[in-house]
Amino acid sequence: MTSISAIEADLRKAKLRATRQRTNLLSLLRGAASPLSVEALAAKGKGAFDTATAYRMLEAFIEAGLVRRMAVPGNRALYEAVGVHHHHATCTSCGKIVDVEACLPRTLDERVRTASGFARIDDHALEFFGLCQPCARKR
Amino acid sequence: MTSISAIEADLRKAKLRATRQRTNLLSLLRGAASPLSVEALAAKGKGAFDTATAYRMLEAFIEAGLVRRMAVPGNRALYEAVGVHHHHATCTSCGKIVDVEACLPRTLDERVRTASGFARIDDHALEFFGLCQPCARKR
DNA sequence: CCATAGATGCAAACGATTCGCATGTGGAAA
DNA sequence: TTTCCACATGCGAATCGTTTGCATCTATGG
Repeated sequence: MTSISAIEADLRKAKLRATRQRTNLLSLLRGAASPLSVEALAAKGKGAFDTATAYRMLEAFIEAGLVRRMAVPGNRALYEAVGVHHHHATCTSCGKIVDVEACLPRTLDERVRTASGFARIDDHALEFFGLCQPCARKR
Repeated sequence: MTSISAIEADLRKAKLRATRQRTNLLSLLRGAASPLSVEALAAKGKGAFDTATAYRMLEAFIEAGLVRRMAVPGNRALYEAVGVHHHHATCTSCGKIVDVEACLPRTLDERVRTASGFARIDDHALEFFGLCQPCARKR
């Protein structure tokens, strides 16, 4: 549970004004168990902020490195607070997304750098696809 | 270079009618060096198929496992033919995408399966972010 | 406490993707 | 080969997530 003042401090550290809406939004994201869409955030926020503003806030958060955006083909984008570097497993049947703490062996980024001809590899995203237990049982 | 008849055979094998548009579209995807948007496909196809139809064809291809879709936040989705299992490196400056042949150590899928509580992990997607040489030089 | 750069809310605009429907066509069956 | 029809296509209009313009607020440095 992140305190409001801690969130405000993080916002100011990122050179972002600590408005009620921003504090609220970032708090929701940090408390979320899985990535959320703007629609879901608006629902949880119960009218505390405008959707258009939410998009603007999220853009600012991403710019500041506080939040990460995940695109979902043909659907709403999902947002999650940047905390520990982690990845996701998505159930291909029900769409559920769970966090995965597993990560790449450190050597892989470097191998990819030379193989791709890139100058730097700064980050990576890793997603797993499969079936969650409940969906697997239904088959 | 995949021959037209081979593509038609693949379509039929996937229980899809081998129409001129489908053959054309799949051929474009297989010949592409990097993932393409529907807009890019339409441009390459030079009016050989309608965009709305392209989306329907791509949906069918994905369903049939012939094509993979990649979302790009705030931009058009990108599509690529499923061939060898491979991944991508994206330049965060110019957006260029290059193929990467590196892959996960086989053990990771299994570790993720137990860690995530999923019944099965069938696939994974791995993306690297960094700077390509030309963009790195411009800094 | 004031002034103001930056944030917000609302509504309208936008652009990618999807849908409805009339027409065209691949391919199994005769 | 010819026929027939389930399925595919093209076109336009509709949809829906996201962005933008603008008038109004407000956080924050002085």
